[in-house]
Amino acid sequence: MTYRVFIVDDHHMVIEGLRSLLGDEKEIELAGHATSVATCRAFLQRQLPDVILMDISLPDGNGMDLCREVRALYPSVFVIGLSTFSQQSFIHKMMEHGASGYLLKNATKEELLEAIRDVVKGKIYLSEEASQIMKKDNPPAVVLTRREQEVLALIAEGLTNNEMAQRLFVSTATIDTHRKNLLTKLDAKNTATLVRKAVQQELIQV
Amino acid sequence: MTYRVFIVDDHHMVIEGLRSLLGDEKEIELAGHATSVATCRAFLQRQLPDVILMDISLPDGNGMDLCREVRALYPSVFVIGLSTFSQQSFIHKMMEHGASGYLLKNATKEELLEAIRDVVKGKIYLSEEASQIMKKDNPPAVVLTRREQEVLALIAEGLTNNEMAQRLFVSTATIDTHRKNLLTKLDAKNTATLVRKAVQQELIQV
DNA sequence: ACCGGCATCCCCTATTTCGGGGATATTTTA
DNA sequence: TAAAATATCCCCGAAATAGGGGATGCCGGT
Repeated sequence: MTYRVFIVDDHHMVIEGLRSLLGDEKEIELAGHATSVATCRAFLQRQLPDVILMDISLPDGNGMDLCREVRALYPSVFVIGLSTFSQQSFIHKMMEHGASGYLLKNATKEELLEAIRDVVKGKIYLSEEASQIMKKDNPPAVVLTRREQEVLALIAEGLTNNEMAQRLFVSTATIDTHRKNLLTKLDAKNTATLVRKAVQQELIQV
Repeated sequence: MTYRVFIVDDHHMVIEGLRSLLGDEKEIELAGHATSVATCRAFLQRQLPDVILMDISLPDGNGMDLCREVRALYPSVFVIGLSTFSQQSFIHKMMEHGASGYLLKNATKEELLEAIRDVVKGKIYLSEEASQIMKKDNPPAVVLTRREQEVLALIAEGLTNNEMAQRLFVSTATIDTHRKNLLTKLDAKNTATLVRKAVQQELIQV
């Protein structure tokens, strides 16, 4: 049984590295590679690999969304996330979007092979770092409502309650309530802490 | 003339990729690789390559500092920074610390070879993205005084002027002045903007 | 010896945020 | 369909920040 593996990554060095690592494995057949979401889509319309090794950052999109798309359209294709970062948000999103595994780019050949073997069997493979991150009941992900997200973003942009109220066509009292709820949810006691924690938890992009 | 190239990167895939890309170039001789600052140091004590391809993030340190160290100890060795990120701070610091070039990991084989050829001649090689970042007279780096940095950090931690005054054994009026100066320097009109901009400009680490 | 930058302190007032409440209507969801 | 979540609005008062202004001493470098 040989597994057909497709690579999606915009770093030539990584593609070359993977080809070199996997190239002479009998059980692996390299189906090719793509350096963007678009070319990956194009490829999949013509043929399906067993496994896709997918970087999370692509020039024309991101691996998280692409992963969900692939899983929805081609349920037989397993996806392994690949990235330099061990940021929880990436790993979480990738897994939530149907990935079967996650590897950091410092993975060894053995880890790679093990991951591929595992996922084609329907198992989940997480690298050491990734599984640690998934395990640690990481900061019970704050859940913000749509409105709260909006207000949070505007706060970070420097708007006052008054300005936000005008912008969103509501009373300042409403904004004030949202603001208080944000402070509570993020366990912040003032705006400074609120913004810092929001950045930390990737609720706003800096 | 063949150039001896040494690789410092903690990502096996990247190392493999580089070996694969450069391995069969006649003008390149791969001197070896290291996956940490420590092993790099050890290697250099025994032999010197012409060029080091150096990742900016290493498990036991970072490429920026290592770069400076290498240039100080072995001026004949040229360093090319290597990373996934095109963050200005990295590129800047790398170049300030004596690097001769900077490549992103999506560089092609041609770029790699060109970079190596250039730097051994004493020239500077920057990838397209890197040079753009160096060029754009990037946000005229805000310069904060020692005290301002302290206060900024404490603001981001959520301390009020009063609390900071106590912590630093000065009057709240003093803190207030620093705070105003921070707002002016960072062109922020309130705390929220101040914190966000401070994070953006890496004046505080999140 | 002088100048500039820095840190320190003070005054004033207006605006904004924080910390408690409580209330009601509309969605969502279980 | 009933319960929960969300979004909306309001009150109060205390605390903190913002925006002006000005002033003094210290230290390092030319």
